[in-house]
Amino acid sequence: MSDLRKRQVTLDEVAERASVSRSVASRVLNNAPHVSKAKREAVQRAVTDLGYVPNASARALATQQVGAVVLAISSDNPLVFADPFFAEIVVGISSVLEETELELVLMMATSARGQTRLERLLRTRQTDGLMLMSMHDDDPLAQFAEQSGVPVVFGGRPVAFEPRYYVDADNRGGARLATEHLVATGRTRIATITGRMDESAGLARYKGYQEALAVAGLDTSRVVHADFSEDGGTRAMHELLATYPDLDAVFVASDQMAAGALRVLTDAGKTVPGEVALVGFNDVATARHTNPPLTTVSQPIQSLGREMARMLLALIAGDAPTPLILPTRLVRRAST
Amino acid sequence: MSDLRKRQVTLDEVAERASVSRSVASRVLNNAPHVSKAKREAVQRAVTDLGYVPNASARALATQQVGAVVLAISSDNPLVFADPFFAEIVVGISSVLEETELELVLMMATSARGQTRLERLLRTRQTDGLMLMSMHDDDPLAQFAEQSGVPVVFGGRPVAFEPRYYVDADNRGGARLATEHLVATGRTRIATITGRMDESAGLARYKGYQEALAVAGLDTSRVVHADFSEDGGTRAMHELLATYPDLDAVFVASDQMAAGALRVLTDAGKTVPGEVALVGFNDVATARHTNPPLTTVSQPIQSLGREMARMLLALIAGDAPTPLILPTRLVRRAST
DNA sequence: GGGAGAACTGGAAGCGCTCCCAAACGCGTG
DNA sequence: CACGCGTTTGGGAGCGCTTCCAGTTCTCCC
Repeated sequence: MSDLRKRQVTLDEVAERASVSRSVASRVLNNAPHVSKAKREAVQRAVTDLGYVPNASARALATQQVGAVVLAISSDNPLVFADPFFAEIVVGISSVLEETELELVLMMATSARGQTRLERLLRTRQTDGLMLMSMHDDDPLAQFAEQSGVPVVFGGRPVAFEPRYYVDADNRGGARLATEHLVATGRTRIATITGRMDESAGLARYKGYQEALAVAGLDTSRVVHADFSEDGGTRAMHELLATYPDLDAVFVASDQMAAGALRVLTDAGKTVPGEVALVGFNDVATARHTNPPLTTVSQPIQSLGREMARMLLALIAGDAPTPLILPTRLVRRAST
Repeated sequence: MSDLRKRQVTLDEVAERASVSRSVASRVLNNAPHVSKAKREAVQRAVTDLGYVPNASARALATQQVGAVVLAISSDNPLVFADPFFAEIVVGISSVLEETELELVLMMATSARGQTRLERLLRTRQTDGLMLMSMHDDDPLAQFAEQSGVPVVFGGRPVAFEPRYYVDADNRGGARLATEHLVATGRTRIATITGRMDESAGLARYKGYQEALAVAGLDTSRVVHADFSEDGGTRAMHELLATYPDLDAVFVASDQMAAGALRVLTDAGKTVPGEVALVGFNDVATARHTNPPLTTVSQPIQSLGREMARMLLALIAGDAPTPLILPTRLVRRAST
């Protein structure tokens, strides 16, 4: 039951010990000017002697700044966050926040309750900034956040409008890369399994696919829409096979879906990449372990998180950063 | 540049509009007793009319409660959090915190800076509670947290001491299950690739392996220690093969390592499960996509998060919950 | 109808910090 | 030596909320 409870050390005690006024002590702590060298040192000594640490709530109350930013995932599916993608985003964000005094609070605005909470947070500016990853189209939160007056940077772009500040991966470019690769290896009847069409990533990847085929003068009609999930990929591949039995390649908008599709192909007796070539997207761990390993498009997820955090810091500091689109690149493996 | 800035609505304004004193208004908000029905309703009306939301900092300052709990990952490796494992933990935690007014703040105590920060947080009790996942043996933070007087629940157990409150998966039981399964399928020269021996999970899984073989009267000497990573698994499997060429099964303490080991076996021309059977641990997505898919031990990761959060809430409420060990179970796939 | 006790009310004192502002101080100059 | 200017200093008023406490109003019963 040992317990370091002890009452908190306050600024007043520090001031007293250094025999200065509270104001002076405060100025030293925020290293503001107008303090003589002697007193500055006296205060610093008192601080270390007493082990003083400022009380965040009090400071927040006085300055009207919270000392925390939030990362919010807005989605209708409570499980999206279980995607390793977010874990990496968080690592990126943390790595830059670590250099500051800001805390990272996590909100999953996945239920109505969560949405309300986030909304309230913005309305009452109980956060210094927001990083928002909005995972579906008609998300009212996205608009609301953009206009709340709180610094907001988007991770990925909502489809409904173009936010002022965002960082996104070059989904369209990546998809084009992948599809061009398929074309370059001699495929001509190239299908696609898309992600959700109410997410900008899904849309952009679909566009990239279309562009690449248009340039090559190939048919873009072999399309089935799915939802990024493995099961979705499975279903879509069945449908594709039934509708376009002649296809010789598939660009799949996520590795999870590709894993599902791959199983369907194998079960159907198609050889990969012999009869059908397959490209995924994201380059998650799974992509390396399928049989054959997946050729896929890799995006710099940690950088994405890092840049979001940097952009937010800039915003908070009063700058006006420009949106950022991070490059994606093709990772060749054995499925093509 | 639209901006909902507006000054914040304060309790005083609510009180005035409801023509009561601030005290009464405050009592209504915290639904404390000693308020007449009429005034209670008047206040509530004023609150909704004005769209009042209490200021968290002010409340925190007055009550000495922060309204936030932190999840900290203490490790010497900044990348551990990229493990999907944590993403799921977070989902579990969020799902129960969502029912409360508490926020979840995330800290990666991975650098010295992060450690200090966490320490300071505890020392000055700027959090209402802590969930700590300590990922290595000699972590001074674990001890410090345990004695800080702040409610702390551990996720997994440190090896150095038994904390008062923790929730852990039954690693030993799971390992025993896995090994017994190998025995039951007729294997007799069963090796193991362990995790880190300075993590309790690694240790417990090793113990489970030993127990099962001891009961079966089999040899427990075919052991190589590794570090949970895929590369580690690769190296370990090479060593195992060189040292004990006669082995007919391997219990591998993580799926990542198992994936690495599997590749080595296949490359060495060993058939799986024909010549060598393989069992992993964790049941991550990868396990389903290897070739053959991995038999593995599944732990209820989201529940783990959920129970950690529940336990912490109980602790904060002043209860004394009992530690929890969650069951693990064997998932049979084609690698055995 | 009077009185005791319970229920309600609002004033005021904080919680620990920031920051404005008036007062005090030091110093160079005429 | 007095004066003026630029620095440094500390008093004090908040930031918005909770909570103690003393005073007031209601109830209910004899």
